[in-house]
Amino acid sequence: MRKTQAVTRSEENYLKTIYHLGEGTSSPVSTNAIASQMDTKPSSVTDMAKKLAEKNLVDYQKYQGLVLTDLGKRTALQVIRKHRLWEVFLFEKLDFQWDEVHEVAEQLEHIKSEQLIDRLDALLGHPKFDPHGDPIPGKDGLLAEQNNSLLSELRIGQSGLCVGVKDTSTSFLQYLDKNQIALGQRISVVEKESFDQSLLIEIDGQSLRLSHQIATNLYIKID
Amino acid sequence: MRKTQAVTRSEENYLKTIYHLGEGTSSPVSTNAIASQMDTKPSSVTDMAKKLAEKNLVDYQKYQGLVLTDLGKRTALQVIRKHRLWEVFLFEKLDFQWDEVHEVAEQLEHIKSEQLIDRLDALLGHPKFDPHGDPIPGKDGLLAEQNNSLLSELRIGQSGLCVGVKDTSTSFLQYLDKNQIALGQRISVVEKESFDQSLLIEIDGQSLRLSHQIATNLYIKID
DNA sequence: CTTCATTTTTAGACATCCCTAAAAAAAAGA
DNA sequence: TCTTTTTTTTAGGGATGTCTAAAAATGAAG
Repeated sequence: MRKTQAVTRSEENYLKTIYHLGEGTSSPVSTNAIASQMDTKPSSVTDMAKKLAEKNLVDYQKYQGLVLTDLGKRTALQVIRKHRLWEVFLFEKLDFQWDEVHEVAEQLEHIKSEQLIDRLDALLGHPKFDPHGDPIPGKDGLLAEQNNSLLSELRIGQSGLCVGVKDTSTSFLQYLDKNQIALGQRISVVEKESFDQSLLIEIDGQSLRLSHQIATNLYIKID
Repeated sequence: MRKTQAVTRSEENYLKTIYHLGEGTSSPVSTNAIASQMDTKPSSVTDMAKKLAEKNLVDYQKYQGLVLTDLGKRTALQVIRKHRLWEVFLFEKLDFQWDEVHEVAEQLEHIKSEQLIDRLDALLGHPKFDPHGDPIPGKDGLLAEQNNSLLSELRIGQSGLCVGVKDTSTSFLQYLDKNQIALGQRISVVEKESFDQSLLIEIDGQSLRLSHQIATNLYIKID
């Protein structure tokens, strides 16, 4: 029996990307999709695909794209778990802004120590969601179910709690801050403009107009 | 003017080792000393010496050993600062034992974020010493002066506070734990055996015999 | 001051991870 | 179906950081 090899930092980054790109679908993730997501070249992805397949982390057939194996998926989820726990730590304990946590967590997610992450989890009170509202996988690799809707899917008159963001770019998060939209806030849809699909919402007693672009990037939990 | 290049993880480890080996002395650190300390080969050290010299982090002349430049020393001290702050974090916030902190801190010390380390420092209350009693360099790169003696240097009848350990190996730290010797405790020298240089000490109201080996690895602050 | 042992460096190689350029396969369109 | 375009892979190479084996320099001892 071949012993399970150590997973490198680069391999972890590939697994994470493949997981995110493959979320929802069961179809393989293409070489090009991975390359553009990771800002690298398709030929580099092909090289890595062979290494990941060799380590039994992905199923890979030439020209057929990549699919995570069970082992690959478990590994990816543990990296995501670490990333999101560190984000909570930075946000809660070190007063980082929610648009500042991602970059540092990209580094911290690769620290290898089970004891460290278990205790960090405990220090933070076993949080279920990160500062962007994304669910934190458990030690067992399970994700908390979140059956959320996009704000753009709500009908006029419906309301719910803002629980997450789809786009986590700095510019989007800063836009939300500027308009005082934060996780946990109640949002009601007052009006929908059919021309440009913009929304008039009520939040915190204030009326606010949001573009379709914004509304398709906010997750709402309907009561 | 050539821009200062990023320092790699491996380079940081070399700088740290060179700093520790060169502490106190002003003479160059030998290739062999670095190799055996880092558990690598002398030829690898020679390779790295050229890279470090190229980046102006060490002064290096063939066959003459390595000396840190000012830039190299500052860089080494910032890595040591991060290492020791993370050790305090692990010990104080995550309840790690003092013999467990080193290994994880070896990874955490390479995380690159000035904001992170500044805020970690603040969260911990700007500690001056790590869990082993070693001083934590400041942002400015200065070390708190600690004019400590080794326990083996005390005369009979002298006493002082245990403030640090020289050897930080797991086995030594666990020996101390087993004998209930901890930082901050008062130790008095009752008797010195000239035959094997062992000591009879009093600690916490108890008498205890310590070998010379132990006594040369405990730092005492004499009142 | 010359020989011998030790230290240090060079030469050449390998693994990882990335790249460019060109070839091959797959998908799309006429 | 038969091009043409797009995607993907191969081939070859560069940078980093490591190694082994052999050569060169140093320094210690007679």
